[in-house]
Amino acid sequence: MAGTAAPGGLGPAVDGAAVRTIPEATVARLTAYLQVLGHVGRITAPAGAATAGSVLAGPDRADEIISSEELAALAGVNSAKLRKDLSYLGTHGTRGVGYDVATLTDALRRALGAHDVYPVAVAGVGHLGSALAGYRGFAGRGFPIRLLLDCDPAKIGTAVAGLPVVDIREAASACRDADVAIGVIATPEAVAQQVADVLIAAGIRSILNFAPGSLTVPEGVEVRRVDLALELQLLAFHESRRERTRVST
Amino acid sequence: MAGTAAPGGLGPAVDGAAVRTIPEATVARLTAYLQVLGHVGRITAPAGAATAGSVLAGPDRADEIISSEELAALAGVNSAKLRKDLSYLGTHGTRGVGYDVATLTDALRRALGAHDVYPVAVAGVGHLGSALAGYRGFAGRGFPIRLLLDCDPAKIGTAVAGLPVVDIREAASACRDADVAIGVIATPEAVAQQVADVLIAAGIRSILNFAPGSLTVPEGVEVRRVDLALELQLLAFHESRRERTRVST
DNA sequence: TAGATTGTTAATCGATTAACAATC
DNA sequence: TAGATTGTTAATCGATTAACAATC
Repeated sequence: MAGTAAPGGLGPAVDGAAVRTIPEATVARLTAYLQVLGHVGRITAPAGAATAGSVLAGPDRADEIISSEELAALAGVNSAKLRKDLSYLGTHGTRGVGYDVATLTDALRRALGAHDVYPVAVAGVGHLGSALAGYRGFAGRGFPIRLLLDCDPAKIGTAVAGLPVVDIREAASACRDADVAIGVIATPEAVAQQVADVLIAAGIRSILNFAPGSLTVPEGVEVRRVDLALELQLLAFHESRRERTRVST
Repeated sequence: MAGTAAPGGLGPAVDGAAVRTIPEATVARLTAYLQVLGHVGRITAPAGAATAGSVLAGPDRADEIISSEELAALAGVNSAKLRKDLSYLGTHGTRGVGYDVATLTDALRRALGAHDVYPVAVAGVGHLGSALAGYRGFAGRGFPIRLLLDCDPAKIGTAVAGLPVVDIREAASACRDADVAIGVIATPEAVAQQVADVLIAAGIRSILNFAPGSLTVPEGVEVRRVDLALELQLLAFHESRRERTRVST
């Protein structure tokens, strides 16, 4: 709420840095573009996208160019939307030519903060927490899981997937020591709010919540929720609508 | 795309059944209302919401009434939005009074197809797949996990969380036998598309995809994607923006 | 009847898309 | 210069919200 820029207006370009108000939906798509660009860089012309002159040229990544039309197709969006999205980052393409893959990749990384590392703490070492702990691949993307938190004496002190399980009552010091930036809540619903309070007290301002129900957090704390039951329910809705449509026809 | 009703128009009220075009965002909120109503039913007046005369009346659920204002507050949305959302289901409230909790709950369940059971198959018995298999609580909501699918000979034939791991090459018959309605993809990105193709060939039309990257599916197949890396990246974006804002001030 | 609250219309807001001038 | 493609403006679309007539 606080400090929201005027509707439609891009925030002031402070100091040249891209501190603008980028719509949430746009940010989500920007990360998708970044992912797609990664694939483009690796294999030249991956799926049907004919890049001129690259058939025999080898991996000449330095001056590889992609048009908004091509990139949009790969990401599955409208090219106008893609150009609009990229325009929030400033000007990074060349009219009449397209976007330099390396330059654009870097601009996206910079804008999204993907150059930096954001250590993660996972609270709740149950099925899901353990699965997250064992999941390779987050670390490579800048999200190393550094810490597991739980309140179960039987788990505290043990190691899960090579990570120490720390008493959640020591969250503050442990998070400070591990320089944790993001907290993941993988506990039962009943304790999710308490755990959130603890994480916030430990200085964490970004939370990914897998527990059902919504969390109450102070302003300035960002919460994203992943609700598996909700996703299933949305699929169920479509199933049931299909069913009803079929029957009534 | 096919069969989309005119913008703004509610689809024809076929046969009295609620076969209307409900916006996706509305459907998501309807499930949230249903969840919140569940809590209201269990404990009368849970958190600060003073329900008249219920202090000593006991659990007289039969004629419990809730206003759009109250329910909206509990669900964390605007009351106008709530009424608009509910209006897609038809008329279920009483002007000047409010909504009967039991009636509204039932209407929501009916509209969302939450009365029915949607058996689930999980493809990919890695960390995440095993965690899902071991997760109690889906079954109670109408989503029993009936089947695990994998292609690893070391896993096929074993049981994980009491569920048999079946060769994915037998997906078609296994899904038919278990009456699977929803397929969950918890495999690495590299094989996600192949697995989706197999599930679709097995007759599954609703897919929850945990693998990064987007799936190509025929029309009529509904895919929802849960991208943990994306969620972390969105949190990272906010972290980095905070950082930059702080530095530049 | 007077008070209250729904269901719905109309106004607002924001996001998507089409179109095109700028410009490589 | 002619052709191509960006960056941006204006038009469209859909979703949110405010306001109020209907009505219990």
